[in-house]
Amino acid sequence: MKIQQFKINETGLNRFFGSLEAKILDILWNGPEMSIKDVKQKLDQEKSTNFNTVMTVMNRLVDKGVLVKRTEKRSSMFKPLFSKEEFLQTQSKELTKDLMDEFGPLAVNHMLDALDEADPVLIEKLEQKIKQLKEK
Amino acid sequence: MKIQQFKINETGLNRFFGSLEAKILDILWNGPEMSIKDVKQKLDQEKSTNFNTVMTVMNRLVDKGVLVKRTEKRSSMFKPLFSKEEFLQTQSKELTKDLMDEFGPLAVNHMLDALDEADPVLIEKLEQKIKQLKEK
DNA sequence: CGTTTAAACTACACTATGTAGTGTGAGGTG
DNA sequence: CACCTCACACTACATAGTGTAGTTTAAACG
Repeated sequence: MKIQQFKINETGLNRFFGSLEAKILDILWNGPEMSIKDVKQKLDQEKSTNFNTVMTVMNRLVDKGVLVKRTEKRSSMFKPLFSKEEFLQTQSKELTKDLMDEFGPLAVNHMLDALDEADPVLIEKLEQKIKQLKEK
Repeated sequence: MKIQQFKINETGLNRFFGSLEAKILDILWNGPEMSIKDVKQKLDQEKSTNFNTVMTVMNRLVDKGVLVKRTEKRSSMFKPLFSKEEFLQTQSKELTKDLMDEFGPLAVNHMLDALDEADPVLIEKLEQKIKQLKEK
């Protein structure tokens, strides 16, 4: 799977996926392997959703390599190919790299600004890192 | 104007705009106010492009608030509403902020990794910043 | 006037996403 | 065995963004 876009006006998983895709993924990440019906029932708690709609989107996620499908006798079971943590790890790394490649000093400066309100622990980490870099 | 997407598999302006949009913007950012014809001629140096295609895309950029159009007697003149520097400044800031908001410590850690290969000047800047933060 | 040409209007293609109708087939039950 | 249910497959349509380009309109200039 290769994520294509990072959406600026969204938050969380909606930055990487469509709205329904994101909801479905979140359900699968916060539960066991599920059938389409299972997922639909979860979705219905918030808003009634057509079975076929859920199926189509889930199958597309399989095509994209986000979900894996295991076909049982009567109902297929779906689960994510990777954990939410792995996903966020991968994406944040990719995006950070892209940002550095694309903007370099600009990005670092903005990061510094952002650090004004950041966790002191992060600042400590940064300090350590700089020491380490200077020793080279 | 509000950029919606940051494309991961592209580079430069193509991360924010369509391919033709990006080419046109780049031309307008590296030259004076131009007519559609002027832009088309520039584009033709690389690849012949239909006049109407150029016009449509340029007008869409006006609609989006990226270009401004000044209608003359026979031909309208176009120029960007902001400079490339301003644009990159804004976008890198927005993206950095989003990255920090979305990933927090993860993003900082990745940034630190990226710093391994970074300009020593950046590292120096970082060090200054950290000193400053610690004094608070 | 008529010719040229820029601009407007309109349209179609392609992709991604959300939505949903119809068809099909496997299994259980009377 | 016939039938019915239900999960899945197949297909289709809508919307939005982008690239492309044909047709029509209108303005300037010889």
